[in-house]
Amino acid sequence: MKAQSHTRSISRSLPIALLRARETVMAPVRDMLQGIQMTEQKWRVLRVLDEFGEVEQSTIAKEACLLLPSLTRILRTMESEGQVTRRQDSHDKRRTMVRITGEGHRIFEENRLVSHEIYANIEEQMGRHKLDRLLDLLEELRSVKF
Amino acid sequence: MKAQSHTRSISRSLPIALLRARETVMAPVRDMLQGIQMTEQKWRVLRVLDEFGEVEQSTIAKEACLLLPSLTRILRTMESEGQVTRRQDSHDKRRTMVRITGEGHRIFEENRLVSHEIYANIEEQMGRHKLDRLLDLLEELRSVKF
DNA sequence: TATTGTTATACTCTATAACTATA
DNA sequence: TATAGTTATAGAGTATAACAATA
Repeated sequence: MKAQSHTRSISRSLPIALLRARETVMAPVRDMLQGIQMTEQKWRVLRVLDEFGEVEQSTIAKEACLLLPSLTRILRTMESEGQVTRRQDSHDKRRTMVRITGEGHRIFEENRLVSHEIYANIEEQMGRHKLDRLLDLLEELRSVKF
Repeated sequence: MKAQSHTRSISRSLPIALLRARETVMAPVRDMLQGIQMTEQKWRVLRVLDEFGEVEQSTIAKEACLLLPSLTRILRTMESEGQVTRRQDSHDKRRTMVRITGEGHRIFEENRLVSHEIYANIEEQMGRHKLDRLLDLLEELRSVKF
């Protein structure tokens, strides 16, 4: 017997639907990342740096959905692996500016094709319109005030 | 200068858009969970149990997006906290059947109102149609084959 | 005083392999 | 042989507070 409840079915729970959808999309990305010994978080950092050029850490944290203490550790590792460089900002010495290196860029370029193929695959099966609509709705959801 | 790349803008990256949207929705839920000393994962388990009644662990793992080894540990804690009970299935003795207790149900009921308000809030700001559409698209995304 | 970032700490989840018991 | 679940272990992220340096 099903529990008597007015709770929305779990498949219509927004947090869970978002989590499951992400698991689906990330599965092939994770296979790729495993092959190059990179975590999801590092990959997000590379992606932000590739797009933004040189940025301060707070921006990376916000864009890549990471907390600053996590980012500190992640960037330390990535710096030791030669994927990023860091320098103190000359105007505001509190700021650390981070930049992707040639090696970091090479890793990103060699593997973003995989992301692209995954995206193309989804577009082919769902249609470009629906995918754009989904991204629009996700963006709109972020602007909801609580 | 913006990096020269044909990579889709990070705000249009599906995995990141899903992650950010989830962070937005989960923020108020996390506040609620923190007040009752419950992790997101435990909350998902409660939600599955409330909806499904007595189920085997593999089902919980699938529905709540958890790996079995994580679930083993989580259920052990929840059992010691009196939120769930476990028993061996009499027909197939490999299976462990899990059920929510009165206490677990009470915790769930006392707090799901918060989830409901969050949902109502989103519905009010985005509109019911858009929210339904979003859930439909997320569900459709899950059926994409890679 | 507020902000940027680091360090320290405790907790938790993730991921995998090896294992037990049962089918 | 395959499946359900447990245990062990390594690795990593999360969350918070306290702190240093700078604005």
